[in-house]
Amino acid sequence: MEKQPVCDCDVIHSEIVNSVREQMCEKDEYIELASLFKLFGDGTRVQILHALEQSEMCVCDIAVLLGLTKSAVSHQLKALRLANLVKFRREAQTVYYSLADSHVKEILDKGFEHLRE
Amino acid sequence: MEKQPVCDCDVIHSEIVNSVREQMCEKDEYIELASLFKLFGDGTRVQILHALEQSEMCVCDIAVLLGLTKSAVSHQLKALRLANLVKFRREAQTVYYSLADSHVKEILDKGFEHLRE
DNA sequence: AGCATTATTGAATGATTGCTCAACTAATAC
DNA sequence: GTATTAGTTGAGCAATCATTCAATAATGCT
Repeated sequence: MEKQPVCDCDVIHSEIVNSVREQMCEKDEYIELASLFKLFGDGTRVQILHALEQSEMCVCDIAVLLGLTKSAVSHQLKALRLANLVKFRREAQTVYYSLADSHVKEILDKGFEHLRE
Repeated sequence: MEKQPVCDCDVIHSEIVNSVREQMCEKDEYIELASLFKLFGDGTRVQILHALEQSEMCVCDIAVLLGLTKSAVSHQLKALRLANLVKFRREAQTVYYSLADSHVKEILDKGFEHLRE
């Protein structure tokens, strides 16, 4: 997991490297950011997110819509929940999921935009 | 890779499922979208992209900045190149990389936004 | 030509990940 | 209580992926 810097070459433009280095965030921030985008990096999960953009849905409905098992869907929803991308409410035995906030749609839209250029 | 629909439950709200299904894109589009976001889903690659947001850089400089081998950086740049997220120009032996367009920064920014809420 | 420097590539490997399966919890109905 | 339905969870496995290593291009210099 933790890997120490191993570089096999010398710097060529040290002024540029130094000035860029000043603008960079902490490494942990990039890892967090990557963890967020990783959730958008799976076909099943983006389908779930795009579906929830249309309407709140329960686990069974999502499973039927995507042709997956409840288990598979639930596993993915848990990951999305832990990253605050979706929220849920329980009604009797049924758990309804929906998007947590507008960022999800905005990120998906930016992605679609890039594909359609 | 290709998996056929296997669902272990019945639909609960068929009207919702049907209306959402109409709004959904082709499955391949979601896989493409996921492939795009997958590239943002690695700490090293988001560091590279954020660095290139500050300045055009050559492979060696990126390697020094991030403490990686040229090879590791080059492999990641290739992936980013294939997805049109970065472009490059050659000058003598040196290859300079830069962001392909503004979408990259916009997507990164949306991600940062979500983390800081 | 030969050599140095910058970068790319392919194979191999260890780590991560998505799904399945089985067991389990939560809520309702009888 | 038992049964049923909806959902969650953990282990296990196959597939994917990021890095390393070694070999190879590509350019410039003498």
